[in-house]
Amino acid sequence: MRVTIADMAQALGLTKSTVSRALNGYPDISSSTKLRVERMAEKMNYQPLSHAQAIKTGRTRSLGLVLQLSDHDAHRPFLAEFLAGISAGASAKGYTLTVASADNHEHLIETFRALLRDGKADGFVLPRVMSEDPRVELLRHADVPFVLYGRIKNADGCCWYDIRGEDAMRDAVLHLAGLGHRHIGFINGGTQYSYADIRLQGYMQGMRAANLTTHPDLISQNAVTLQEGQESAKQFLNSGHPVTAIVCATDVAALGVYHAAAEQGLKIGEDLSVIGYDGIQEGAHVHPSLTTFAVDNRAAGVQLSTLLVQRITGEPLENLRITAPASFLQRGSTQPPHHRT
Amino acid sequence: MRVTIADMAQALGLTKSTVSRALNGYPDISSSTKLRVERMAEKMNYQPLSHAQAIKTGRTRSLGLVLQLSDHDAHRPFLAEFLAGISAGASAKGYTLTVASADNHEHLIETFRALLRDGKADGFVLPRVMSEDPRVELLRHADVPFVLYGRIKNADGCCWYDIRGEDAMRDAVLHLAGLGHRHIGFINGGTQYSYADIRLQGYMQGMRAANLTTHPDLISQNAVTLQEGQESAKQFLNSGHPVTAIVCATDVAALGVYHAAAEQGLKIGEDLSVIGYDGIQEGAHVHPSLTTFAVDNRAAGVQLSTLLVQRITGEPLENLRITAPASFLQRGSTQPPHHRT
DNA sequence: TCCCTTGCCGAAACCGGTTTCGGCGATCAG
DNA sequence: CTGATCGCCGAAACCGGTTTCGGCAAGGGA
Repeated sequence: MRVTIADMAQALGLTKSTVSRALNGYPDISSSTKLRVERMAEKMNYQPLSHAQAIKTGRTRSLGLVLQLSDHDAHRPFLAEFLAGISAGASAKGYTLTVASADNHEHLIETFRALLRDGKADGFVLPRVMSEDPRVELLRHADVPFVLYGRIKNADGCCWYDIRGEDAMRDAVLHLAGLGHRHIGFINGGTQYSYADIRLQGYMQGMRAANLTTHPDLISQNAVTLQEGQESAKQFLNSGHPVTAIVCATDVAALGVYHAAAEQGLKIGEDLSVIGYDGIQEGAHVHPSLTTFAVDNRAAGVQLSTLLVQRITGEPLENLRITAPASFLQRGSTQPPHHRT
Repeated sequence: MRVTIADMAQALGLTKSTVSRALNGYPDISSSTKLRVERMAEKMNYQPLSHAQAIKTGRTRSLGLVLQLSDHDAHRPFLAEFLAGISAGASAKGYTLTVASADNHEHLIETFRALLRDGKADGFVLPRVMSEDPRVELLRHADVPFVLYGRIKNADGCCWYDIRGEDAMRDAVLHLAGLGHRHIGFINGGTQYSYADIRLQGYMQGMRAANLTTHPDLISQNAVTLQEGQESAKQFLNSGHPVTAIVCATDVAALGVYHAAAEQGLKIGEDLSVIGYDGIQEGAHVHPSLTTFAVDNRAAGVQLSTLLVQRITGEPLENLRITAPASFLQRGSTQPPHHRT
């Protein structure tokens, strides 16, 4: 049987109310009895039943995550790690994770509403943030805590954890420039996502810092699949510009560059350098292996759930905006131009 | 504001207790008032608060899923689809999904216990069933509903949904035999999983049905990674036996066979035929594309959550054991032996 | 000494449901 | 006509917590 608050009260010779207030940090409890109660809770392994608390407090110590099936392909590579991180971080704080899914756009916010109405989640983790994100609008307006995996322009009510993709893209350019490349293209990801603009800015910044000129023909947007990355690279190579290196906002696009190079008889690394971003496993298995910036999605999940719990428990927003660097993996796909090793 | 049972009672001129019993199918409610209550619930969009119910009934209308981090690599390919299916099936029945994770073996059953103790889940979905599964032991002993993705020898208290891997392996052999292959090897997956024995039996059955002889040197166990698949294939090719085709219990092992073939200068399809199982995306992108048996993990998730809800609501076990066939994808990796197309 | 704070805790209401118990009116058998 | 049965519903206790309110004793100021 569970040990209830009544058991605690009896064992301590107190009433339920005193025990409850002691554990919840009310000021009208003497520090001595507070300590006594806490010790007893430890000893009896007492943990209040979250459902029972929820009916009065409205909070159930559970974090919500709503997956969008429409882009489940996009989820696939990182979902397992990410989920593991979130649930690990949540359970470390005594929270559980509630996962739901929505198959289309209308169903999405309906799913959020349903979870909120039934008190299934005290707050939400929002992966794959978009520049104009209906989830953010909804939750901000409903005054429900949430935390972003990604950053957003209008930061009202937002806290986040994010990898500094702009730094990665900048460093990618500088790495290539350091190798001697002067004509460096950029294949960006989906512009509806907030990361796209950020990474583009990083590329531009890197090009400026390296005193290189950018050209619209060597900047491509919205490559979210391997095929689209391949197509973008193909256009670069056929544009008449002497491109010798390509920075990609995603690894899948970078793998597309491999295919485009193969089509044209170019050898990755020797004839065309490529840098990706994400650190997906396939990048380690292609030949030559893909130079990239790896993202630790498990760590991101841990951070996000921790932040969300802090947000729920009333921590001020300003302390809850964290960014971290990606880790550079120098591998075979980046070499000096027109040289053979 | 939420509409509570008190609102319902007032609107109907009844008491809370009558409303509650009417909605829960108690026999001492006249069919007329029962109908009236149901209509009103529909009209007012009343849904009892699961947390409030839980404190008396102990059930919270939520399904549990515990991920094992130790084999998160194994989860990766199918987790997104699977999760989407489970949550879709659950929400269709008015249930939510609670996800937790455990990093090691002891922590695993501890996680189950914690979820149960706090009433976070009314039952569990168990993916990747093992022949001797501690989760099954625990839940069976605790008399908690659960459902397996996979089958198990000791079926006491077990219901399941599973793909008939034995049929797939048998058909794989028959397909190859039909093409003219007579020396067919088998690379099995992890023997701790319950599927391994099942698929091995399917292979054996197919070989018998095709009047082919098996040889221990052409049967390998425990290949769960690409590298292990590669190693197994290498041993087959160096065994002195004239193997012309290999059936694999998993696609990743099959991709390993590609590597082994490349090492030896053999062309997949022409010199060595391969069949996989799972239907992972990479199989469609390799050259030649991998003939395989595709598994719909999203559908599996839907089925499993539906079954689990039925189990929780008292459906007898016998009705809750379902299997389905994998779908054969004939692609480029299976061709007649010693022929060129 | 008296009164008024203040600190600390118990009593009881409450949250939104479920479930037991008992009672009322109608029906039916005798 | 009476007494027992049955169908149907209300009253109230209960589940495991939280929160409001009030009271008692100790301490401080006048």
